[in-house]
Amino acid sequence: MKATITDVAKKAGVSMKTVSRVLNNEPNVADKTRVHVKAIARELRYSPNLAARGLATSKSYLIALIYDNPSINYISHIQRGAIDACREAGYHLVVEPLYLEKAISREEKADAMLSVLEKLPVDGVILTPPLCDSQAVLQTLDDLRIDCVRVAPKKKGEQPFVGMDDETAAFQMTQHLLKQGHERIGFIKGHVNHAATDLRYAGYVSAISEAGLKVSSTFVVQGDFSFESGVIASRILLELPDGVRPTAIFASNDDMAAAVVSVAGQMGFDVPCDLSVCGFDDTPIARIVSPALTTVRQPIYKMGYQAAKQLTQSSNDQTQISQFLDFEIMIRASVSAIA
Amino acid sequence: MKATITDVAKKAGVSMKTVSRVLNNEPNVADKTRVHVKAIARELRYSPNLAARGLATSKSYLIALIYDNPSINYISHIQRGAIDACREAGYHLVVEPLYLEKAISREEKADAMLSVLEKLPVDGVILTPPLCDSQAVLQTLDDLRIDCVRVAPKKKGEQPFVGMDDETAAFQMTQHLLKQGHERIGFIKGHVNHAATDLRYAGYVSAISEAGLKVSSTFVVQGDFSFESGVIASRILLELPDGVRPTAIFASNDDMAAAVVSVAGQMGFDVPCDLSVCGFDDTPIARIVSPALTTVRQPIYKMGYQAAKQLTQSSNDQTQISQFLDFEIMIRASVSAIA
DNA sequence: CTGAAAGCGCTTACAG
DNA sequence: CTGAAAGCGCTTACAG
Repeated sequence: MKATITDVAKKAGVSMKTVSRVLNNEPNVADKTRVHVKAIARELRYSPNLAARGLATSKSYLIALIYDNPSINYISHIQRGAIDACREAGYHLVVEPLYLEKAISREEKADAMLSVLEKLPVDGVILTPPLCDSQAVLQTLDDLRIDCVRVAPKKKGEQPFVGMDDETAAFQMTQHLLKQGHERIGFIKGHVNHAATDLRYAGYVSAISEAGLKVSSTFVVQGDFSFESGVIASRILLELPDGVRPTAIFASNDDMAAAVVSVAGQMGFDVPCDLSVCGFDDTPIARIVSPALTTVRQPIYKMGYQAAKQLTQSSNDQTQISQFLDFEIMIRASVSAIA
Repeated sequence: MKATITDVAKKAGVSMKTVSRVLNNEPNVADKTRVHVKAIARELRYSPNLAARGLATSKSYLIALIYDNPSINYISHIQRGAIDACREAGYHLVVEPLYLEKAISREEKADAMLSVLEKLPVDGVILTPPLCDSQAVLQTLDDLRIDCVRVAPKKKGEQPFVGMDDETAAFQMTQHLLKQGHERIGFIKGHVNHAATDLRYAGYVSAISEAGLKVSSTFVVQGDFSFESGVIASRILLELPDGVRPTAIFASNDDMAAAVVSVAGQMGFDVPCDLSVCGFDDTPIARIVSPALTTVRQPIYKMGYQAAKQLTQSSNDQTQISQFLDFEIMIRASVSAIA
């Protein structure tokens, strides 16, 4: 049978309470006692019963990762980071997808959130886009008094968040293209509901403007982050006549950039000789496409890690409430200088 | 404050025990009482405290998905299926990666397993390849008396499993190629440690043999499921001289098949006119590659779903212990008939 | 068909 | 620095 705290107490010749103090690193225990109890605990392979502890403290040592319809690559990395942080703190991660596609109203969103959280008492919640921007969801969490950390939210609000500076990243990437001599730079926007869409576009716009060029609406096409939308968008851009056609296309994510490469190939344009292409995210597809994509590496794993980290230490040391993490421009073969 | 079972009992004018019976669908409650209690419970938005229930029953209502170093696509679908099944049964899924890369010895594997499970009392465990084939891991679970279901294990053993018939799928896919008139069919094998590798190869071999052809070792190249290994393997195959070179290549997964398409393009072969290509798994990459890949769709989501389903109903109705789920041959543009 | 008592394994005040 | 008591919110026998 699994050892209980009573077993440890008996064998160590102290009270249950003393064992509890040692195990929770509470003060007021003689060093000698502490060492002794620890030894016995290890010997008995004792580990506290989470249910019992949870009942007594009304903590669950569980963090929930809640998301709605995310990209698999994105969520996997967030999840992995969150799990690692949880493990370091003795917490565990439960994953709770919300199926919100059809639930447009505030009430429906709040309700879906409620029904998940009512059943599962978690100590904290990690929210990814677009959920992290839903007032209804945030309100529900607040009513329930459950801490949350938002990942890459649209607006900085009261709740803490971790994110990256999408605008600056897009700015730098556009500058990289400009430095290679490109002046006609196409841009494919992301999904209209996504926070990142506007920020990345803003970065593109300011780099173009700062270079003394003007942003031409012919060069900006709406996409929705899907490969298919990238196909349509790149056709629009590449069917422009010679001398007007962009010499470079900056897609708001890698899937759409992969589509640009594919369509360019079909239309007889060589990448990067005839057309430079870059993406955003640095997902695995960036390396599978040939030529490999120049893209922005997001600190996705780290965002998940930091979000969970913050939740597991919470109240005690509120070192950093919100933070932007570093990104990295990955230079690969899909961009070249203008001849 | 959150309502407790006592609140419900008081308001309904019955004992705690009666409420408990109603909530757990136990017999021996008057219909009238049952209806009344349910109404009150709903009114109070009551939901049981999992920690308390767990302490009393020594059940946690938690299922763990434990894996080591899997493909992101694979594990995401397993996970999603498992979560859906858990939700239907009032369970929750905790995800626990094991970092076993360096832990070669049986003891290390067992230890890693132990240290996760000691801290987290779960009611069941889902094991994916290659973990599900580790005797050390299975033994540890058995010692701890934790139920487990294996996903796509190498050998049918005592523990229940869900899987698909890789051999038959590869057999049918090879037959499809043969029917298109191909006789020189290359095969790229998967990672040596993976259960599926041998099975898929076996299916290829028997289809070739059944067609009265002989399996040529020149046509069989070792890969490891990675895109890179596919690049190397396909070069070997495609550098064979005219008249000897395969007219079709069957790669053991989609990543390697994507590599074949990419290398073929670079070497000036048109897919599917000069070379037919097919993969296995039907991951998203199968549709992104152009031409889209003919491949085998694995019931990955369903495997996760069934595995969790089995764990959440366990003891009571042991309807099916182990089962093979259906696969599907997805016909797309990467295969054509020999002219 | 219903209920009062005891207990699951911890922790939180409270004493000493 | 240490411990005895009470309680967290449920369920499992056991009575009736």
